[in-house]
Amino acid sequence: MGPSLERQSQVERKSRSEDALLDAAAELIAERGVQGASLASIGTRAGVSRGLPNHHFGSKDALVARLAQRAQNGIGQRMQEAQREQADRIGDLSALDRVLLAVDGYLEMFEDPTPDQHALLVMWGSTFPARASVDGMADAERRAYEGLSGLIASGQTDGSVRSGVDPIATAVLLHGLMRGLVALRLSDGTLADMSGVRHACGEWISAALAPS
Amino acid sequence: MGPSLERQSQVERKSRSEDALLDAAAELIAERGVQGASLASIGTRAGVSRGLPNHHFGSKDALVARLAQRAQNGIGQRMQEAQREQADRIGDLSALDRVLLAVDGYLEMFEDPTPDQHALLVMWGSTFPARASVDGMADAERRAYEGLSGLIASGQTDGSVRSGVDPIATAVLLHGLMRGLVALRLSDGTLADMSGVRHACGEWISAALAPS
Amino acid sequence: MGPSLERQSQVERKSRSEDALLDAAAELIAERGVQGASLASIGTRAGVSRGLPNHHFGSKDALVARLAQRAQNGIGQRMQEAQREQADRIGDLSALDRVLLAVDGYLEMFEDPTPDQHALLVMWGSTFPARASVDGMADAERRAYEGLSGLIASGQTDGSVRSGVDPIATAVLLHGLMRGLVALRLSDGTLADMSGVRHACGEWISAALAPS
Amino acid sequence: MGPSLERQSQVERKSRSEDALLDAAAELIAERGVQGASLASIGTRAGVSRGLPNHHFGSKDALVARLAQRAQNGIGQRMQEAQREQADRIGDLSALDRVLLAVDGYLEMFEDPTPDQHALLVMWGSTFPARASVDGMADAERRAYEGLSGLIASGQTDGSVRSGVDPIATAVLLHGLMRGLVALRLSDGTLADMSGVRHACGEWISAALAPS
DNA sequence: GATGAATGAGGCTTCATTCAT
DNA sequence: GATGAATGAAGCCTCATTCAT
Repeated sequence: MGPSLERQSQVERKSRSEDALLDAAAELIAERGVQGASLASIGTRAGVSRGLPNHHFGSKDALVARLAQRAQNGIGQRMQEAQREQADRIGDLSALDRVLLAVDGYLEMFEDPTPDQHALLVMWGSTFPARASVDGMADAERRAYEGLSGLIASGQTDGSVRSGVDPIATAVLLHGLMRGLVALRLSDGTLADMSGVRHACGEWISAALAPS
Repeated sequence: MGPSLERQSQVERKSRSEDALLDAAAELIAERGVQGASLASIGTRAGVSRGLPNHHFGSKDALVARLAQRAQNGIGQRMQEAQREQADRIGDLSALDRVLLAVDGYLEMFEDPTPDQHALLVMWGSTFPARASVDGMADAERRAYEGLSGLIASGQTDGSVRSGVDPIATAVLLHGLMRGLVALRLSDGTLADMSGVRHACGEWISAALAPS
Repeated sequence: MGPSLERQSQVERKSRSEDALLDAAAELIAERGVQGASLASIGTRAGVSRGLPNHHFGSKDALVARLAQRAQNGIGQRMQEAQREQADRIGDLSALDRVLLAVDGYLEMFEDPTPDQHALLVMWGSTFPARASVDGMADAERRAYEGLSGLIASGQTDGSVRSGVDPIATAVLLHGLMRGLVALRLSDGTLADMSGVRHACGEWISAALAPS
Repeated sequence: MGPSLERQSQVERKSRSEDALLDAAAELIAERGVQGASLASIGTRAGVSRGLPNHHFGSKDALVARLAQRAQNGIGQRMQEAQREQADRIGDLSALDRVLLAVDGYLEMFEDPTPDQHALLVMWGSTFPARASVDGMADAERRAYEGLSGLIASGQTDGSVRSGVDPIATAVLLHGLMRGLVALRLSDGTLADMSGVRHACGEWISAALAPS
């Protein structure tokens, strides 16, 4: 009853607002793009006042950066869970298996992306202009293919990946492939069936990386 | 002779204006994105009045669509020339060689893209939101991987491509790979050296498509 | 009558707009202060759109600076005319006479100030905070008491001003006196009758500056 | 003793809060002007919550009025002390001496004004617009030059001031002179040296008021 | 055909104030 | 008494578009 509960309640209220605002922002950015999603529309869709988004995050850039962070964490967690799950089912996974799983999991995830996931891709697309950037995006990109390159290097240790390949170049290639495919899927509504593409992806990666 | 010459001159003048406007638009879209490039700034950079872009194209959307068309035609022509050039030097090219050449040429082109090429990628990025589109973009996308899938199918006829692969899925995969890699390069300034990646690309494609 | 007339007319139209906007700005700044006069209210009072003030001047600061310049020029011209007029009536004026005339003319002007004059004083008041400034104001201030100090120095040459006084300190003192009195008059509506004060001013200046 | 002490402590705490808030307000108003000093910034600089300024004073206007009152009281007290001090050192002061002391003391005070003093001048500047006012400001102004005019009248009784001068007009003139000079000093950073001006002030006043 | 003045909607942000805790 | 989350009005500015020249 004293300050502790009050504080608790205030914090909870703030946190609930924040989540609602980020949910609304993700939806609107996925629908209309970063610039098309106005702070006012975000507030309205979140069911709060039009001034709250700015009051809460201080600026639109900060809100977008915060959403990017949340979406990236979400994807990271989901992919780690997938790895754990698969490991539980099949036992130990080779590094190559984990690469295959990561790529296929990523492609599957974007068959029917959550607003956060879709919004993250939209944010990526908005960084193509030379002077544009979304705070925290570049770091996350780098972390992503550093993870991949580490996986490939460890595959060369455990013998599941051919020793001749360059881990960094391969990681960039894989990252570009994943990003390009999901973006293509989103930008072209006629690409309904991606299962054949996902299958081909697996074969390509195996052919390129598995020891001959 | 008067009217005809005048007419001629008018048409030429109009065309020169149009090119200057599209050049300016390409630069500004490459720098600041589609929304960030205002019609007034395009007119100013083209060295004409602020009102001319709208007057000439009727609307911003029309200008952007016209630029997308020009940029795509430019890329198409450049890649056909590259194919002809290579054919002149080496003699007949197998279909697989032409696929390899197309992919590598595309990646090389974006090592130092012209404003048109950069702008085209920026426009592609702006189509990721669900409700967004750039007129004429979707068609061009489809044409691009229909070309690739035709090439692959003909490779299966001439024997340079393994018969088991699915031409369409493969074309989508290649298209996504190309787009993803060049976009990654533009959105991440730290990816300075792509030559290793281009090399790896060639190897992957050969490994995946060449008859075993 | 082709381009020349058109251009003429455009220029005239622009100039009329500009005058109307500055008139409205002067009224509103005199009424509500620099911050209280919004660009929208200025547009509305000028009988044009709410967006025109910004479109025309580029920013509020630029509009305010432009008004300050116009108001200062206006006061300068009016005081020069007064000097000429008096010279025509009375013949040659000594430098001391011209100082007396300048001070009394300034005080009289603010008995019933035009919007420009009132607005200029309001702008001066808004420069009292440490970090505030109105573009072009500081320069004009300096010119004002440089003019006074030159007048005093020339009075020491023609013998109408005692040789012992410091021209610069005296100019600052006079400038402060003028500004302070008119500001006091505007900030305190109960100071209805300033004629006694103006009379006293003349006596003070004579007593302080005339040769004993 | 419990309740009394608690009450005492509450009152003291409240008073300390109030002083801290007014200190912060004075600083911020001196820096940024009345409108530029937001309630939130005042709370933050005072080291309390952003909501306290409004909670404590009820409104921004009330806070500003309270600060104006405190600053004026402070100046009044300081000048009375100066008068007492001087009287102790020199013995009896003539009324003219006290006028001279008041003016010079005021000018000296603003050579390096405290936040309260600077803020008070800023508030005065914000009353120049026709519809603007700071509560309590006009009254204090009047008290100030009523004090001066009383002093001058008593100088006419004790013989230190010439009998021909109009006490009220003279008080207004002196008040305008003081205000104008210190405002000029604050609004123009280049007026570094005011000692010559202060000296000239003394001479002017003596020349104008002392019996011939 | 071309110019650029004018419009007005809409965006981001700031801020005094209200209110639940 | 004190906190700070939330509101909503208002400000400045940008910009596609319209229109008179």
